[in-house]
Amino acid sequence: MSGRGRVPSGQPTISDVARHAGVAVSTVSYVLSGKRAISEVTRNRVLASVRLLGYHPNAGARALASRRANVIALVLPLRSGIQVPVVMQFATAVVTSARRHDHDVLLLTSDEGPQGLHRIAAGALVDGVLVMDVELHDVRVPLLRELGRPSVLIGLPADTDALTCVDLDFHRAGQVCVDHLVSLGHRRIALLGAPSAVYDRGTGFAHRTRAGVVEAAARHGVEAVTLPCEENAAEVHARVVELFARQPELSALVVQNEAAVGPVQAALAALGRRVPDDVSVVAVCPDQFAEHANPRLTSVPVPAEEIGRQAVSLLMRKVHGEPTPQVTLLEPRLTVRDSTAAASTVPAVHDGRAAAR
Amino acid sequence: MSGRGRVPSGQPTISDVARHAGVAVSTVSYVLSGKRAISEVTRNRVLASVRLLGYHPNAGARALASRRANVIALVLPLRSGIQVPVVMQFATAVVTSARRHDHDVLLLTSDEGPQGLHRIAAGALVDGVLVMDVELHDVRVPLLRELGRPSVLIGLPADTDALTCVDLDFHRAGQVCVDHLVSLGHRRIALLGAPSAVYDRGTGFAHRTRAGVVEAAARHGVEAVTLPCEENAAEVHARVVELFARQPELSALVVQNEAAVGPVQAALAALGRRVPDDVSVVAVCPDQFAEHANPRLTSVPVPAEEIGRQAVSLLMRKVHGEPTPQVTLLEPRLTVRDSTAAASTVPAVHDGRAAAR
DNA sequence: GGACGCTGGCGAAGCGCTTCGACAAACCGT
DNA sequence: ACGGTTTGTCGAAGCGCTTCGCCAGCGTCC
Repeated sequence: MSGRGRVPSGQPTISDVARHAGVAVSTVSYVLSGKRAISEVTRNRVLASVRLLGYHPNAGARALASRRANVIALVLPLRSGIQVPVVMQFATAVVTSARRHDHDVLLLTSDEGPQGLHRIAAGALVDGVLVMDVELHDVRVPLLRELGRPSVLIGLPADTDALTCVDLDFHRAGQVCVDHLVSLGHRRIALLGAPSAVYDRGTGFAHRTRAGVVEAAARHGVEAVTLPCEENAAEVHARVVELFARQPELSALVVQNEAAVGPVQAALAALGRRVPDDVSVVAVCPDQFAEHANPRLTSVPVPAEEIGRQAVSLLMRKVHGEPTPQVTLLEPRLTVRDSTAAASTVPAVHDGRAAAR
Repeated sequence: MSGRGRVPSGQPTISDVARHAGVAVSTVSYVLSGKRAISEVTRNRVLASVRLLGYHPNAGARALASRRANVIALVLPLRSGIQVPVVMQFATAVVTSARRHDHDVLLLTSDEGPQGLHRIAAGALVDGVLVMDVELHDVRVPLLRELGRPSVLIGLPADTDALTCVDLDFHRAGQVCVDHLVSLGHRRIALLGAPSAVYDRGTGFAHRTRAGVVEAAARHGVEAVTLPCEENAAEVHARVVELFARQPELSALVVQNEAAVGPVQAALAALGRRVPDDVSVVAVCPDQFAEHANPRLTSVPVPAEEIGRQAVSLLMRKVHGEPTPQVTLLEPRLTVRDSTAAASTVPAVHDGRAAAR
């Protein structure tokens, strides 16, 4: 009898390679993993067979035997108020970096919730987990602590104990914006923030930016009002009007809502306020947005690329059992473009024409 | 001697469950998979043990034994000119649908290129592949044909032979836009299209929309000019100016570049053309954009959700060896909002004030 | 020249699961 | 009462890989 006759998969296996190269299976494995010394001549023979047969190790078998899936999970937010392009930048940076560490990326959406995380981790489908858009009091944080798998958070929860977190230092970012505006002579500043839903659910970056703005303003002794802001044009317009109603002598705006930058400019134009002549604008947004706006925006970019890279590299370190810092904050850098200028000594009037200066 | 003493993984295995429930390993497997009849009483005993121990099957072992990874790959585009929010919508729809079929999603970026696909498929990391943003003459198409794994394309290549493709019927979408405008009495229509890079690399949807617009215009005997359009405000402005220069009596615009809709409205406002009084605008863009614009835009939405669902369900069918149609085109539907109105009998003048009507 | 350490390679034991064939026990019709 | 089905369960053989322990051969060093 010819055994039980399951059909062979078609793909060559490691023993095909071993047979073809005239060596033991284990030798092939060691050639491929480099975990033991193999003589030059044998190595080359094996590698030649590998190429000739078009051999690719079976991921399942490898994962089973080595207890390593070589896959990491990326949990992306999918809810309202997220900044889609930034999220995409993160995602691509993560995928690219992961590949550089010979890992693939499994995509999870946060609406699968904690049990999604649990399923993935318990099933050993992934070696580690990267979580984006962490809230200050995120339900997933305790789960991550006891998950038994390495994890890295992008964003800061309130309690970072026993975690590994990476993020832009949004607190500093808020400060940097204000510092820049104050150095240009602005004394009445407003922050047009994230949608209020984002504040409400306690998303760290929004709160931290606001705190940075407020603190820097206080330090400089200038006035700062902050307002959440939804993402549609009408709402933005209303908010801008509201700001000027509250503070007629407003001469500078910090905008941290990338979807709002276009509408903000439109609203200012509609109100007859010129940028930067009458109002200076600093945005916290991807460089691409800032570059394409008109005028080009002075901005503090969110270095999604860099954060993604760091996050992956920290996760890899944890996967390999190395220690990692609890919190890694990236220093913000402000790029001056065309939307900020020295404050005029005489405030603009309201009819849409700048005052004489 | 106590064997070779590899450390146990910590997670309970199927044999822990079997022991706890007092049955054979295979019985547990059959309870979990439902592939053989198991008596009510045994099933319940096993399920109780599963819950009690917190058992989750090991993904690698399962994949190895069953030759099924229960994972599909999603290849996302990451290059210029892609419509980020639409892509995200696809991605989330795909993840959600895949979970409904008990599959997870592995994220690949198209810049890993063909060899990325090959690696994934040959290593049996995934059971099938979903490819987005397919070009008319995509290098990956021949590869997909000979990959030996099921695949579904989102978008149409020139030759769909031996493939499975899903997309919105962009040709019809172009027609529908024109039909709507013509029915409102517009006789001078323009299409503001995708960035020229998108046309250049032969992305199907851009060409198909343009063809639909041109064809419908010809059918109605109305004039239609089409222009590619980059995504930044200045460029959009220039294009809009160019359109009116070419065709001063232009009264309707079809915009199929979601990133351009905001700037288009701004440009029209700057030129003193009111929407919809002087110019009607139809957009091909996600509903969300159309809703949030001011005025709200009449649009043909790209049903990313629906396409993603269809794509996954087709892929699942292929994974299970069932036949699938070569091409699935979704019917576009036009939602009338506030940006289209009957053409005025007297064309608008150029100084920004509408002519008497 | 024998004890010693290296190097390079081999064989075999799993990793945790699925699935096939076997087989008691219960049920059927006659 | 007896062959013939079902029905429910078990045991064992892999799936393709990693890794541990072992050993043959060879140069080294007193």
